[in-house]
Amino acid sequence: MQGIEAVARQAGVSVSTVSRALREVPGVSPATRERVRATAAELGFVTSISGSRLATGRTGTVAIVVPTATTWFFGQIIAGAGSVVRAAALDLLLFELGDSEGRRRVFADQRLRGRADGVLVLSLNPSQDESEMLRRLDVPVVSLGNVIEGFGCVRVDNYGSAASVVRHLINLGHEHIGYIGIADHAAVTPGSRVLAERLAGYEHALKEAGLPQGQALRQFDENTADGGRRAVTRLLSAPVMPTAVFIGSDEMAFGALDIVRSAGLSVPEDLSVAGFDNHAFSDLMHLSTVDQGAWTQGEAAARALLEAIEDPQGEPAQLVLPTQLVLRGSTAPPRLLRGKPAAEPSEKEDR
Amino acid sequence: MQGIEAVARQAGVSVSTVSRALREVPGVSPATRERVRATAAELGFVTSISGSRLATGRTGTVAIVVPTATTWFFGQIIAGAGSVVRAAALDLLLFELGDSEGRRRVFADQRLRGRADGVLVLSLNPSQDESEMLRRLDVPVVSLGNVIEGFGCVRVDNYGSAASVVRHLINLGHEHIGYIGIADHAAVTPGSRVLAERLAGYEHALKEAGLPQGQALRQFDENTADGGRRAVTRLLSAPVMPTAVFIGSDEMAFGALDIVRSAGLSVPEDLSVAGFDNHAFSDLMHLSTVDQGAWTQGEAAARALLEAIEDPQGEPAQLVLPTQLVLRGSTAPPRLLRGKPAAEPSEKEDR
DNA sequence: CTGAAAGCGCTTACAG
DNA sequence: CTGAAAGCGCTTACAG
Repeated sequence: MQGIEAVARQAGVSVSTVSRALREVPGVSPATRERVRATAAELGFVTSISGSRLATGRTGTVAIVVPTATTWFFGQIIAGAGSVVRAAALDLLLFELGDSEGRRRVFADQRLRGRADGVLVLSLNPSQDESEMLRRLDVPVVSLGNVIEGFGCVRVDNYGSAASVVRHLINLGHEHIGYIGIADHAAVTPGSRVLAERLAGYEHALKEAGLPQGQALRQFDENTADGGRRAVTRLLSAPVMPTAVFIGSDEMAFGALDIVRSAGLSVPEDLSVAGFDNHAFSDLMHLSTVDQGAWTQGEAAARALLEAIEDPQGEPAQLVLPTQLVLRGSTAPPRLLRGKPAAEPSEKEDR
Repeated sequence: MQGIEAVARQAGVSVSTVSRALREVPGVSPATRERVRATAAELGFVTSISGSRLATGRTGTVAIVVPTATTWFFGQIIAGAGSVVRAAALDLLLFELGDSEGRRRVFADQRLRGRADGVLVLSLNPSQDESEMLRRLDVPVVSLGNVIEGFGCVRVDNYGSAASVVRHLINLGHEHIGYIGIADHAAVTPGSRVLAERLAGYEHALKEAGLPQGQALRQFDENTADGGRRAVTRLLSAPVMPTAVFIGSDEMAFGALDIVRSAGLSVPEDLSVAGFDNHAFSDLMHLSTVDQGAWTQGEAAARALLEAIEDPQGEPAQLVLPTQLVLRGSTAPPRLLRGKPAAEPSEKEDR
């Protein structure tokens, strides 16, 4: 005899009463509740989570599905979402997709089934089958980044934010503006809408200003400093070298800055560089960028998920959070226009 | 009727047989196993994890306890450990301690109890009570970083690694060498042995070379770029300004580099800077540092934990993994000695 | 190799 | 407010 039964015997009540007394449920006299709690504490009894999960059908757990835990952005999201989940006294189950094999396993083996009361998916662009599997989980799902039919979604306006960065470069007087994008990581985000929209925003801003576009001005690579290095190297060998470049992530931008400088060019004199994320180090790299509030997005997504868990019948949340253009030293007028005052309005620009 | 019973009925066998057939257990004829599997697939049946947990007492889950998910180091560890855990088809439960309140909750409320078959604790220096609680969990525990009585441990030789960096600076001819350490984060690592040993290694190297020490040469701050900025600012106002500084983490070192340069000083001419971690960006920051193989430590710790789960009676693993001094452009002889060849042996130095 | 039954540790109508 | 009993969905001796 141990567990809840031991407590019951010792406190002189039934198992049902112990169960009620130890939770927030009403229907137990204060005196009994107190006595049971004291007994439980004395015996060092803690309700077995497995038993209670089976009985209630609730896991008290939220699952978060991430491409990888190693990028700054996902670390922020995990921490932001985690803080909300912990505050609600829920557990956080972390699923890293990793490569395509890992992704396959999580979905095909239904590793999420029965393990969580809700699922948060980050930067996931699910296939038909994968969407279907998420739906069959029969728990609320919130997507961070990509809109997924039928699920809640928290995101930023990638199209508008990208256009806004590029307009900033255009306003400075740049006419040849390159784009370095995060390559569709086949394993994790094939056909990511987020990435497509960032590119579309860039295209739109150039088009509305009547500026030249071209494949040579666009490079894609993996979302790391090394990816940025490779991409900018290719970009700098374009027939007409751009005087400015918008880069899809700050981590890539850091690598790009390094290469540009090693090539004997200076930033922003020879090349203006703007990133996306407002990484913790962007400040010290003096990188102009878009703050997309990673931590806040993580919090908001977790909150939306908890609400959906509480009220499964409610409409799935659809949130578009604001971003902010953060201007630093890496962007300036092109050399030819140096001295001429730029047409820049303010230091920070909300959108 | 649904769940395992539906499969049993449909396949014309008992529930016990379904249970056996769907797992790796022997004692089922191949034909039956095949039929049951086919039926299960047809019905889209997946074994309920809650039921099987209660019946077996196994959670199929590993818990990882981290101070925070936002630093590069912990992200690497989480990912490295996660890859091993996933390969073993186990789930990963993430507990972020956050502040002292969060830490209290995890331990006092016994949030770990019954939730995992093993626990991995990162950079944790537990109090007596906390150790006791971990022990009472009655599952194997592996500590990454700090040695904890009775538990497995994976770590690096912080003392030796720190001494080795400082000797490198001494060999370059430096005589005034500062130390910037990670401040004991009261919430998370009070009295961390790891940090104490890094400092002790620094002290030892100075002592054996007969070089001056002093409180003014030591600064401590939080483990972020901003912490590094503040600490180096204080250091540079010491009565005798050091010509070199060893910094307890690369993230702090990045902040320090920024401040030093903004102060009009150059690295390494006016100040040599060495870090600790070999952060993904250390390369592009040209930072000399100690590669402590974060990812590998995470993998090794997870592997040790899985072994302990398989064989709870075995001796807890005690692993000390090698580190490597990585020399880059941020360290050089002091200005006075410029030109004079340094007494450096090789570019990389194992220990 | 297969099945009936007990049991894992809780929660929750139901009855009092 | 309290208790006896059924049930959550599996696994596993035990018997055949």
